[in-house]
Amino acid sequence: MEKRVRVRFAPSPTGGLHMGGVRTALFNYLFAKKHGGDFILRIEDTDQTRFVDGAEQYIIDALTWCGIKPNEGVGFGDGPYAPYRQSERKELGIYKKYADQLIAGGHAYYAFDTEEELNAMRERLTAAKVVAPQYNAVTRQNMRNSLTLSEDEVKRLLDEGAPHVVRLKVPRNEEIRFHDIIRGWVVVNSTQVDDKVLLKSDGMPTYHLAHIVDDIEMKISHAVRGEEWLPSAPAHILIYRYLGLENDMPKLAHLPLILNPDGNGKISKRESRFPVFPLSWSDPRDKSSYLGYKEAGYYPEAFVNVLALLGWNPGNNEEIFTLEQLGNLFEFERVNKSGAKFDPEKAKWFNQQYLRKKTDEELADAFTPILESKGLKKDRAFIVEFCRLIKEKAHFVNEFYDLGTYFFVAPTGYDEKVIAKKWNAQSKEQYTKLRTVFAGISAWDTHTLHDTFNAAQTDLGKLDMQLLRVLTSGVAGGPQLFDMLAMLGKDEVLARLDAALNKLS
RNA sequence: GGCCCGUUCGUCUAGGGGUUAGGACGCAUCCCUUUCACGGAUGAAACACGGGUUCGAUUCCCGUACGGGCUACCA
Repeated sequence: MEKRVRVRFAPSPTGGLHMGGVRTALFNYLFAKKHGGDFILRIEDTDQTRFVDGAEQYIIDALTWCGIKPNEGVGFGDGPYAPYRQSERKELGIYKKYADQLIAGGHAYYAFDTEEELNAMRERLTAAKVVAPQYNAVTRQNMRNSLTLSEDEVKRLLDEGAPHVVRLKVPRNEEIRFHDIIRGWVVVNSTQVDDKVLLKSDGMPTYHLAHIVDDIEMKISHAVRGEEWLPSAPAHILIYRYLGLENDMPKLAHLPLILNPDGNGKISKRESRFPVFPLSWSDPRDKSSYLGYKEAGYYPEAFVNVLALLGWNPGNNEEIFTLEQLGNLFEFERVNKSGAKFDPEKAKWFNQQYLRKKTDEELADAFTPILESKGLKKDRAFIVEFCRLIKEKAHFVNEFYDLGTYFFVAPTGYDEKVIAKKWNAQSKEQYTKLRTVFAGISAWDTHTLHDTFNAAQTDLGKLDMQLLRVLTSGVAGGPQLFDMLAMLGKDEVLARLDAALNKLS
């Protein structure tokens, strides 16, 4: 019988969760949805030196904003396997229990080496032209551990409380095979695997031990994580095996990485061309701060949609999906093996698609605070109409104001290219007359304006729409001209024409 | 350096032993439009290279190159 699908996202609270992490969370979430399983948030805070205040809450907030909600775990209501924070689980002694089991079985050992001794070992090996210095089956014979020290000495050191770690005893030369859902069979020789530290000298487990213990105890069915974990997977296989849990271990899936657009490595937070964090993040350690997708104006639906299509595709040509649709479609079979460069331009396009789905009322709700922050006020109908006109040109609501400033503030300058090209000796007289014609209009609406404009040309000669646009808005582009003039109102348009005609000669 | 993973238009990708190698973003052109945009149409643009296997390889295998990851008492 197939195990119930239970997957987890297990970040460490060492900083803001970036988009790569969110994507990993998303794929876990979607897989759980697809199979009616559980999605768990576990906090892997075993490194006390890297703990960052606020990071855990950030992770919770970021997932919440994205709509990627765990149904079990830290911040989302603990489930039957609480606690979900490894630092708390450590207090329960569960990691030590498994470590002791490994030691008892002869698959792990105590190591008393100091940092200096470890460095000396690495230097010695480097000097001896060893390409990859590591604590392994060969080098451990020259180190201070329970394999080289006498039993009495080890007991004495332990009783004294001498600082020590527990290391995995990796066999000398053994082929380790494992199956990855995305990559198929992977084979690694154990000589490539070092004697990983399982329990640190502060008593905390390392990731290697902790995630295995937790995945087993929490009945995780699939371990889905980034490709950066692939090289340590063989060590993990060994741990499961020595614990007698190889048949109970979760299936493995290593996701391709999200790469920088220019093709230089994993996406990094030091990137200025686009946000890398879902929400703005301020690092309390170095006071650096980063703009988030939310604050940059992205809709969470768009952000999630972008992420879903980075490394996965539905198998057809569709690209716009809700979270729910994704949850019905997602499969690891359709996840790529190769890393995907993130394309900020396409991300904007996705947001535009979602922007266009919004009603003018919704856009007005979002735009009103922006307008007010500029110290400007307009009535609701004006704002709704403005949104209707301007949205076709925008990717984000936060572009609305810059795109249509002239709806709120009279222009002070006039597009020089258009003026140079279209303003001539007759223009002043011609448009002064047009102003007079407009002044005589009683019904100030789009159709009347358009008809009046067309009719006026019989007497005034050929008029230019773009020139009229520049005279009234200052800029060369914008929404429907007569819609715009209608919105602005008769008094405002006449005043603007006066100002323009006065300024241009 | 070593080990692991990967490689289809600039980017995200579909496809897969015999195809005009499909779509999307971006770009260009045209149509619509006396403005602006949307929209529509069209176009330029890819199977990294070399060997095999095969009647036939972009597709399968092996090398090479290139890219990425890992190489901590970090995750």
